[in-house]
Amino acid sequence: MISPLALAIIEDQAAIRDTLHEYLCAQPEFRCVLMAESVEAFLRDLPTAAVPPQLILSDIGLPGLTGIEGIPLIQAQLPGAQVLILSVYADAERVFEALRAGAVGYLLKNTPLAQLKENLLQVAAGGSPMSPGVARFVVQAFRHQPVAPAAFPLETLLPEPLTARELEVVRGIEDGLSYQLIADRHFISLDTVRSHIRNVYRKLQVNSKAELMARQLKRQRG
Amino acid sequence: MISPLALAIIEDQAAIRDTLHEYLCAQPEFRCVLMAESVEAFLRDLPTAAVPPQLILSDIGLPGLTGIEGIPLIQAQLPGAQVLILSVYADAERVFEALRAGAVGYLLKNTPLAQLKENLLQVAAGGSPMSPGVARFVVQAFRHQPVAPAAFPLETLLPEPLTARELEVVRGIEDGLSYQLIADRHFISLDTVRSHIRNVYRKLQVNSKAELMARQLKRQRG
DNA sequence: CGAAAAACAACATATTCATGTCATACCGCC
DNA sequence: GGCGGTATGACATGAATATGTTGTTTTTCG
Repeated sequence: MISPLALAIIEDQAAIRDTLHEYLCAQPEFRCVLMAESVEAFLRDLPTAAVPPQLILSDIGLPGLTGIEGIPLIQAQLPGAQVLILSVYADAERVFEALRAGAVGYLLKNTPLAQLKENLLQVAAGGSPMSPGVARFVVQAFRHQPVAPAAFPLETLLPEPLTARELEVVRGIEDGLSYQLIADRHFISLDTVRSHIRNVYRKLQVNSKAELMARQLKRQRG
Repeated sequence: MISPLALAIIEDQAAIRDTLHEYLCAQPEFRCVLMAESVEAFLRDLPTAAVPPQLILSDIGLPGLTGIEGIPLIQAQLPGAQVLILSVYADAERVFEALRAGAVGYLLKNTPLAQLKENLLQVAAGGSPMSPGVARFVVQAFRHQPVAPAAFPLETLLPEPLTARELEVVRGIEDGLSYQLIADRHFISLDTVRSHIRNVYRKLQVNSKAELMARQLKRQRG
């Protein structure tokens, strides 16, 4: 840690705000540069801050603008800042709104202070901490969305069956990777990839990456 | 904790598998009911398990089916089971695929064992643990999304329209032809084909034949 | 008409790919 | 124990591809 992280807190309840301030600013990792009881107050006082905040811990339920509505406004002023939401609301809709607005994480107010500190550090390190139930909402939003069919057109109708390793290499090609990237993906050498490709080409009777992929394309529609 | 959580592990590297087994099964919270080195082996040995696993910790890079491809198959056999991914891959595309397939969380292999244990318990408690960088990908996928994350258009980012000639050239590529053959097909010079390809690559944001074809493959199934 | 877009083309250079040849190691199996 | 198959890897060479720069001609459209 070269220098402490410039932290700002937006929270309307004085008791909670003070608790957060006392605890977090006692930590050597942070430096509290701004405390506000609303988004409006935050934006108003921003020019007075000694250092522009890098991390902003914000409530949602605030007088005036909500914390969610504030995110784009804050980011317009502080392009590099990251907003972490700290809210009592645990409903999926509000979580999605916050993330769409640009929040980098979403914690519930029952989060222990020690953990809150850890989570703020995670944000600074490029993480996106979310309270357990919140994360589950987010993950579930992905579910049963366009999934590549788990059926394998390749395994069927093959003149000569490919080995597991060969299939992995073929998948790399289908993903549009170069030999080097395929090698990295499977922790084998470039020459080994070449070796497998060679055998695949013989088995499938093709002579280039393009022919191999054209084969797959045809198989998909035909 | 009334009874230990029934845990299964799918990991091809014996050393890692053994480490996970030794550590996790020494914990009173867990009971390892199945260890497998591939999805296929897992499904094969599933009937022999004394208790059906509730939690499944799975690698992605496996011989044969990948861990991602395995999720729907596993859930078909174990409707109540939750699959947590433990992978070396930290790319956004793979994370999204895993979550779409039904994974409840995504951890990187550099996760300390103690934390891994905590994360497994979180899963059982309805959480969705993700390694910091992974969570950030997921959160960013929500950003500036108008409404529900109904469709995740990572490539639906409207491509600049291709001209008629450019489309003809792209079709040639999809047919697996070399530049020279495409040139012959349309009675234009090799350099002209290059010229068109260059523009197509810029418009579609790709840098190789393989990426272009991978895009088409994805478009067809996705 | 005149500007913009598209099509066509050449030249150069760097990277990636296809292919040949060869070698080592492990595994299952008769 | 040897044999075939799979996985791994090195080295080398010519072909194909990617990319930059720079043109001319044709078509499209305000």
